[in-house]
Amino acid sequence: MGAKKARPVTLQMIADQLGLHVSTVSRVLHAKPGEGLRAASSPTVERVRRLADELGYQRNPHAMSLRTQRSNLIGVLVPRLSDVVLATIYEGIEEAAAEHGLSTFVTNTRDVPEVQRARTEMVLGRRVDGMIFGDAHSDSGFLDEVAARGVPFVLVNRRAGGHPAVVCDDYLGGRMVAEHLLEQGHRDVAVVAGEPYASTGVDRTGGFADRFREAGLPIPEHRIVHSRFDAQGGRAGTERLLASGPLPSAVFVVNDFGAIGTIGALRDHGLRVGADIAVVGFNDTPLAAELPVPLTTVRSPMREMGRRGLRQLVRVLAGEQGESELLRPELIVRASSDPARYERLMAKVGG
Amino acid sequence: MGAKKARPVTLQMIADQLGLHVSTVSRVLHAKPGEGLRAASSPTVERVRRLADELGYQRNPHAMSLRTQRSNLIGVLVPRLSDVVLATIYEGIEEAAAEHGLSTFVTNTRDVPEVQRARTEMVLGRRVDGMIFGDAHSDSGFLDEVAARGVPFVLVNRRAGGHPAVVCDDYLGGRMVAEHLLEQGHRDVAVVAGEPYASTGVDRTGGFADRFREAGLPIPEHRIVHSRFDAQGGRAGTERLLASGPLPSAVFVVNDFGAIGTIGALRDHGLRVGADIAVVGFNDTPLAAELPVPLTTVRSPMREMGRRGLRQLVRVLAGEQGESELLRPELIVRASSDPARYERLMAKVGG
DNA sequence: ACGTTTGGCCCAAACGTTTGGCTAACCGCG
DNA sequence: CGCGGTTAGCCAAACGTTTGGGCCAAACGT
Repeated sequence: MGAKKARPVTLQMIADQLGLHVSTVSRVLHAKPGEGLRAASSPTVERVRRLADELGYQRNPHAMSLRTQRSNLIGVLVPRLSDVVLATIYEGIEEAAAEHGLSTFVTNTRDVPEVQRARTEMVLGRRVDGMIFGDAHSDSGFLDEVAARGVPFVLVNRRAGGHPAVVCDDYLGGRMVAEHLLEQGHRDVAVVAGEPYASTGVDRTGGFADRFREAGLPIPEHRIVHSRFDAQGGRAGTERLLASGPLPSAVFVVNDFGAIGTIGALRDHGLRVGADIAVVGFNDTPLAAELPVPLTTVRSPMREMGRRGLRQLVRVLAGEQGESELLRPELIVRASSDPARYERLMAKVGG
Repeated sequence: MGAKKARPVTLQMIADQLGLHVSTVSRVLHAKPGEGLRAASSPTVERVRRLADELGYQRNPHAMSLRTQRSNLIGVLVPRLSDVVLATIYEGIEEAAAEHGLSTFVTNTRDVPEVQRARTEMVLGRRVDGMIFGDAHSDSGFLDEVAARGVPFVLVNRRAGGHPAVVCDDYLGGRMVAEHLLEQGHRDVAVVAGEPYASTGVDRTGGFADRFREAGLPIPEHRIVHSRFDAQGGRAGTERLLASGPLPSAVFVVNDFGAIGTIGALRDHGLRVGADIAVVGFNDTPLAAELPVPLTTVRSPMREMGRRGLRQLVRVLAGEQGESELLRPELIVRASSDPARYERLMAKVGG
């Protein structure tokens, strides 16, 4: 019962049906405006076009890729798609790719170097035209190798080793947070700084620390701890922080998810976030605003980062130089670091 | 400077270098155990193998797909990858696909029917071998069409119209939540039920409502509201709930992110979640446990769902019947719906 | 000694496009 | 009438695999 596997229409079929040569049909259907004008008379063009979409012709991408050595495919590597930051960046990539007639191909590397290598080979084996790495480690040896092999690629999210990268201005973001906390009168602060191999956390921490140093309040070693970029990581980092000395008056967690873990840990220690201690995150994840005590954070243009990353890759594929871009972050102040807002919140809640 | 685009190694090159015919090399390298035995003598096999990986031969997938009419590609459609539930399911799919030598191709449809159609065509245009839909609408007209065209596919996450689907037993999950709330003595409850076209929300609500009906406490119309599957949606839904009558003693939100919105809304109304009102979510997202008041929720095996979905698709591709699977959910009770735990939490926090 | 198997390999035709070259008809023009 | 220039299209060779048949020589059976 029912229509089964009708073999897809080919140029050949169209050509035969119209008494034309397959090459003529090909030019009519696919030649770009610049060159295809001399392909056929306009009535012929019309006949071809009509029949093609009557039969629902779809160009066979494998044949095309084989012939042209171009797949219109691009490979994307991310640490994990279940991290909403990366997922959102990828949405931007995919969106822009579709606009350029490209398809994308994404895969998780969990930030494990061997997996990064393996997946890169796998993706390259699929003969992609170029790659986008969202999981660069600042020790960029691997990327240098890839570049040496002549593979066109750009980085997003994290920068590394001078390769073209589209990232948020994380350093500036860190400074903004510092500025804000200084204004609020904080003098003794701590940082949950994320993974040491990721430029995001490092740069955010760097900007933050620099600003405090400039204010004459250098942040001591033990006030900066590294951690994973998720809630468990934030919690663990915060525990270490709390174990290692007196209470700081504010904590900057370089990532919203980490911040959630931090908040949990602080509460476990009987501290009220927003009142007893300030917390600031990074990325302005959709949840930040919805937390019981809304989280002050830095909005980074994630989706836009993806879009621009793809644009840069397209440039590279066209033979131009890829350029790095720094996207502007924006500080979003909420109750978790602003006593005034916190008071208003509590008044409203009546609690 | 540096090595540029060395044209990739082909079977031909290997054959020439060894004085063999390309077909021989092909069989040596790719024939599956059953049939390739008579392809070449074992010394030849050895020579071929050695040279192949010395030169770093990689089979050209386009040529192969063209010839065999099989791409080893599968297309995946999801509402949005930035929803951690779908992202996690996709991780499972990708993981399993890699194990089967398949590559996946994922794209966002935002649950918009026209986009679903367009993306499906696009994916099919890429000549995938099969598809996985994570965004099925219960009005399954579109999927019926796709099926009629003979496209092999399976559903994950949501079921629809009797097509093979691997989903969580959402109905059972709903019942479990009801059971739990009944035990806790709740008599007047409400549901934030998600989008009406998604089987997930519908089934969860169904199981929940049925259990309450069986307990002689049917849930009135106005206690069930629909909403988007995110924090904003949960918040909006909850506002409507609160506006439409007296306070229920518990709210079941069919999705953790929605629950976060709900929690926000309740707090805005001066209610303490866990004390004044119980809240239960669904999915056991990583955040649920980290919330200030940890969220009772139902753990659904998201990654496993992806893995099994892919397995089913593989079966379908092999010509067998695709089977639907119902995965077992698990109730995770936390402080948001359990006064005892809530007390312990508050005692510890000292708040 | 003579058919028959079988091991080891080669041949060639696909798969569906793209693209540089070619041809043949036609036009206008001097 | 011959010539250059279009116009409208055909031809054929790729791209890198896979796969059903061959073919030849050596081994085997009787």
